[in-house]
Amino acid sequence: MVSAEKPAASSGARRGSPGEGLPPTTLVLPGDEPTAAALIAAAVEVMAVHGYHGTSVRDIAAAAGTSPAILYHHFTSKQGLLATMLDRGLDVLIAATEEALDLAGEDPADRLRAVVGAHVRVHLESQRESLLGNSELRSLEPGARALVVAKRDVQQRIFDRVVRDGVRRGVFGADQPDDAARFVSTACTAVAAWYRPGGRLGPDEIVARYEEIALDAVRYGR
Amino acid sequence: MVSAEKPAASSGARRGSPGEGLPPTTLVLPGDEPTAAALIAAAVEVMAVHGYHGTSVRDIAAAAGTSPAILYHHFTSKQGLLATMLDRGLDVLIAATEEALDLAGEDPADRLRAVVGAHVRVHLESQRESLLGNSELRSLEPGARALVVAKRDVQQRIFDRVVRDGVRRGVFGADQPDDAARFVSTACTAVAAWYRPGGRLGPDEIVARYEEIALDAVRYGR
DNA sequence: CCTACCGATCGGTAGG
DNA sequence: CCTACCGATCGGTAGG
Repeated sequence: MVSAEKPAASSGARRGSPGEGLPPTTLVLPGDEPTAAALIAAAVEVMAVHGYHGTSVRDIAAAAGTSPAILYHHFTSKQGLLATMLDRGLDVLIAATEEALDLAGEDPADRLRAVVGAHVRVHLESQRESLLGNSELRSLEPGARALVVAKRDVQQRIFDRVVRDGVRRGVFGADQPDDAARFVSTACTAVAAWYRPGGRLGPDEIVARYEEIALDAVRYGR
Repeated sequence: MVSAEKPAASSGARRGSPGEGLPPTTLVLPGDEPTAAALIAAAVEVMAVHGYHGTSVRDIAAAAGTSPAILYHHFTSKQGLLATMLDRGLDVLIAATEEALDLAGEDPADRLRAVVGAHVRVHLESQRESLLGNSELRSLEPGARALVVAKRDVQQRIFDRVVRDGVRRGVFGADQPDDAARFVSTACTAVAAWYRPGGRLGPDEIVARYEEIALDAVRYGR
């Protein structure tokens, strides 16, 4: 994976020269090689503020410390970048949730705590990316959107299955398991909309409280 | 409310001529007077699909069956239209919620059902406008955004107060009333994101089920 | 003769 | 309240 093409330091140093229109909070240090991952990270930051259509490819490139031309080397289009961003974000969310479930054992309450905890934690730790995943689905062209929506449905079905299992075993008393699962998952998703780092509650406290409220919402032990 | 300004039929006929790029679902019939309200309604429709930055003033004007110039007669800017749209949407939401509370009496469970029912119903009946209220807050300039955020806080405090009252009276068993109130209100807001008219559940059923799940989430009767 | 990029600019369209 | 435009900037691509 080592490339001997050309030292990138000179190019980076040129771009980093002061007095230019670049914002001071460039996300890639001078000398770094601009990768697809760095471009996605930069796009997350700027799109979270102005949205997909409110962000130009030049905004994204500038935030990554590079040029639009490099963006078009790594992605077919601005659309392609958005599609990759949202698709990978959901892969991370689903993987984290399934991993938590694998570790949770058989107890339905532990399993609901696992999926709620994983879902909330991802939405707190990748807050901006999560916000974009919810607000910019409409900006995806139909093909890519269908793919992302399908992955969102996969995550919802994980919640559905955990709640249904708990009801079937008589541990949860929810009258309408799927509605309760939707109620819970959407409340967990919404933490990305109101959470502010440094606020009243930290991520661990939010996770712990949401796990217990979720158990109440499915009538755990009733 | 009758305006004698000018018969709009000829203009409407011109715009409605076939073979043009106009979508067939123009929201204002030829002959209607384009008002600020009609422009907002048209903007809600097109912005709900493409977002604020993805929608041009020409898109809005065309959906309202009028011209960009008329839009700038009724609003100072595209920003001004968005600010008016979101501000009035929250006024409607808060008014509906307070009216429901007034009718609810003293029982904490009835009061929670009232605010949940009103909040959910508004988000179902004004689905697109509600979606924009959540996704396009970031597109508002700081002054207007602060005003809208303050009104959103007013709505959240209504939920907070109802849950706290229920806990104080010993009717709700929530350990963390404000967190439960946030959990519930955000789940109710999210109905605008997943509801599809003609789907499994109608508005009345969703309202009824969400009222009961909300009561579970605050540990009603425990 | 390829890739990975550069500075510059394309054809159209944005808000006003 | 329309036609005709503006300054600028859009997403994307040219030659080298």
